[in-house]
Amino acid sequence: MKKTKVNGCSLMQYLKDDVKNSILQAALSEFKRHGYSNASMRQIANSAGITTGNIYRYFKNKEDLFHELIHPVYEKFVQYMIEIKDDLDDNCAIDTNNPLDYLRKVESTIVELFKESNVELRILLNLSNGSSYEPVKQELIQLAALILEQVFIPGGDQQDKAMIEKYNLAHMLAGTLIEGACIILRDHEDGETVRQLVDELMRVYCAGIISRLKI
Amino acid sequence: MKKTKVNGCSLMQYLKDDVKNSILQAALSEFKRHGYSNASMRQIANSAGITTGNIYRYFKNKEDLFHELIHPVYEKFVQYMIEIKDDLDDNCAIDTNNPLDYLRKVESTIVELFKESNVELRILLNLSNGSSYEPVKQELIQLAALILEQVFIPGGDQQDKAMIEKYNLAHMLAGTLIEGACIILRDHEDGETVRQLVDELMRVYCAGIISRLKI
Amino acid sequence: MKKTKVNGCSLMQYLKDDVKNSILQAALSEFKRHGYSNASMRQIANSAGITTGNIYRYFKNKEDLFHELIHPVYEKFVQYMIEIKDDLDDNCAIDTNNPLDYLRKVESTIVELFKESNVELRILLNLSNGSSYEPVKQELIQLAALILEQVFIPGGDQQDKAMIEKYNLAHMLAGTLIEGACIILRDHEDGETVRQLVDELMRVYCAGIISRLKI
Amino acid sequence: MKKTKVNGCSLMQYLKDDVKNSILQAALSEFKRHGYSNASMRQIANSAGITTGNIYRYFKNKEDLFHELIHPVYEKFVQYMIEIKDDLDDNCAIDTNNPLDYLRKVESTIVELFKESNVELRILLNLSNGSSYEPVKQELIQLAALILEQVFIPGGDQQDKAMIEKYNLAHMLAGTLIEGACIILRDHEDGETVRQLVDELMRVYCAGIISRLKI
DNA sequence: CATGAATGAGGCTTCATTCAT
DNA sequence: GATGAATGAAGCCTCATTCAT
Repeated sequence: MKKTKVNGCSLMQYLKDDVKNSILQAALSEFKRHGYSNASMRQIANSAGITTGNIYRYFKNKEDLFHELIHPVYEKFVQYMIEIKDDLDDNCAIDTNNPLDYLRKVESTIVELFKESNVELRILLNLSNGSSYEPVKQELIQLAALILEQVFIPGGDQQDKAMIEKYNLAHMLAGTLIEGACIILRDHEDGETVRQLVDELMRVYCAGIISRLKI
Repeated sequence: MKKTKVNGCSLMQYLKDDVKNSILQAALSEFKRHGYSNASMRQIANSAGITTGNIYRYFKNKEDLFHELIHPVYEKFVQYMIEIKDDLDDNCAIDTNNPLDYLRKVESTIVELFKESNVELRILLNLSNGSSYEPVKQELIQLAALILEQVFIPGGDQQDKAMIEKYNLAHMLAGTLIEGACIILRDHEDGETVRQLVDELMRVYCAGIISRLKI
Repeated sequence: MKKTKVNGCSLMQYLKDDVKNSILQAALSEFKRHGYSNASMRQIANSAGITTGNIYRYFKNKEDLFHELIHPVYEKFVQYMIEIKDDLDDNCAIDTNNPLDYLRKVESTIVELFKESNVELRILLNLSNGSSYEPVKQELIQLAALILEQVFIPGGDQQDKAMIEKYNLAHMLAGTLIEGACIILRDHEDGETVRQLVDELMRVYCAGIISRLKI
Repeated sequence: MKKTKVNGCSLMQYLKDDVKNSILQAALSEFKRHGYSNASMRQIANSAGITTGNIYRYFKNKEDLFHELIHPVYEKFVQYMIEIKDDLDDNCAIDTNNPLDYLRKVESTIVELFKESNVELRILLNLSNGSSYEPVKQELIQLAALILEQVFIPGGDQQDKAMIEKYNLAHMLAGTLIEGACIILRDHEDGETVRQLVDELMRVYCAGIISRLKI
């Protein structure tokens, strides 16, 4: 890996990117297999075909490597959820007769992300123990719950007790939805199967929720 | 070889139990926070207010400590699930028009266990990685999936592709159901709220599943 | 184990001796099985039917317990060897035509000790690693070598080189003799077999030595 | 993955070998002093002038370090012993009038090994307790005993009791012979002296054994 | 006297991280 | 830029010894 400059354009950059990418790829595989805290930097270096110490020229430390791998997906995920929520805020209320329509919009964003970044999401949601992303899952569930709250408590004009119950319900369903997604991601790698099962999961939830709302 | 005094007041006894309990309590907290394999015996000892070596007077090793904490709940849980399944086998088929009736029976057994052993169940199901209980969650989901398969594939007389899809669906829903229960347990300690939310969760699932079956 | 005094004669003494003896007996077995440094005080206490801490009322520490067990045999052994040597000094020279006669005297002392204190001797010679008796084996070999030197270098009136060679020979044979005894002790517990094999060992050595002296 | 420079002078190589050798040397000394199971990795590291963890860059674990130290000698030793035995089997019977001739052949092989690998052999034979080499000494003594049995029980046509006695005698003498060799090795480093003493040892044994056979 | 719970130092081993080369 | 040897703290666990009871 020799330094060569051609026309003032450093080829190094390309080489460095190569190395960095192979580290990231090796890290992805290692984190997926063993989780954050049980992943071995040495193993990552071996898989990437470089030496242990060299990782630290590209990443400050294990946490930084994890961050660089997971952060983009995390940001996208949060952004999508916020967009969904904002969308919902603008439309003020969901069409409770057909929430499936609404949720189907979710597919075009989140499910895409699921299909694209399957592994990163699994790591983020289920294998980030010991890292600074450990509490993220809860945050995402909070966010999902905010969305569902709008379904159950459209006006917020209810009595306290009923409201708390619906608040709890929204949180619980948000959690199960996200866990459901995690399970799908864990058990299936094929994009189409993932899409299909997410579709089913949402269908079941929507039907259930609609039925629930009619009470 | 416990010191027991005639008048029923043995100080030693209390002290030893105290220590054992504080270890168990500290371990519960540590396992809950970091999972089995990332839990630190040193940290458990510190939390319990004793030295590391002293833990080993009460438990043979880390696995044994985990076992003593988790095993009772595990046994009860498996037993309940088997009873439920046997019950279903005897009745041959579920009343698809009213599966809620059936599922409501589940409440009287499993939900009780959930209410009693909140944290232990969460550890068993989500944080036992690296221990001998690691495969338990999958086994339980298999068991739950078997039950759901009876709902979706009553005769088993379907084309292969459709069957695989329904098989996947059963597994996914089984997983989300169990995760849903875990989430409820994590977020709520009040028995009545837990019961109510499990009820809701089942209602949603049943409604969703019924709606799904009509397709 | 209650303190009872009868006619001013403390029964305690007897009881204490009982305990002390059971410790010694248990220790003998443990040291024999695992050697000094791998022996476990806890195991000794268990075998003796008492508690760990109680050992320390009878023996200052592990080394002291070992000492009290091994020292008598050690002293006797050394004493016998010195007696043998003194005997040899007095008689000025061994009857080289019949050294077996002389060595047979050894039987009546040392072999008796071997037969009586089989286990202690094995521990002293082969299993004292880590204790203060570790170098004893070499000392005993030195002593035995002194005796053999008198056989090979009766007058000490030899040329330097030949003398050094005979000195080495004496040491080597002393060492092998003692090791031979250890091996016999390790492999046989039956007193008669031990006596017989020691006899054979000496016969072989004497024949060999006599033959050697004729050169 | 060793750095090697074209001009044959790689500083790294030297350094690494230096460290590995100093570990091996420190380990040799520690094992010799305390035996396998009581040897301390920390002490070995200290003696080698490195940190404890660094040993594990060179050796997988304690057993591996021991193995790398002892295995070569073990293999050679076993091979020689088998060759000797095969040789004896081919010649069907030993010339009992002159077994010294036969044993002298042994010198040209085993004694060489003894002279080369003094300490390693002593560790292998006397200080391997707790390692996978623990049973080796007994195996070697068995092998040596087999050879001696051919001397004492040529036809195997004896009465039971006499045979058992001779069997015991063969084992005892085999053990003492091997121990004798160990002792010589421990006390002398000079090759010529070792050769001479082994010669003496064998002479004594042969004379003794011949004399014994005449009974 | 006896108990046995507790300590503390040490056992082997792993691993993220640093640094001289 | 890259190397990989070295560090040091932490992992689980054992055990002789002490001490409050």
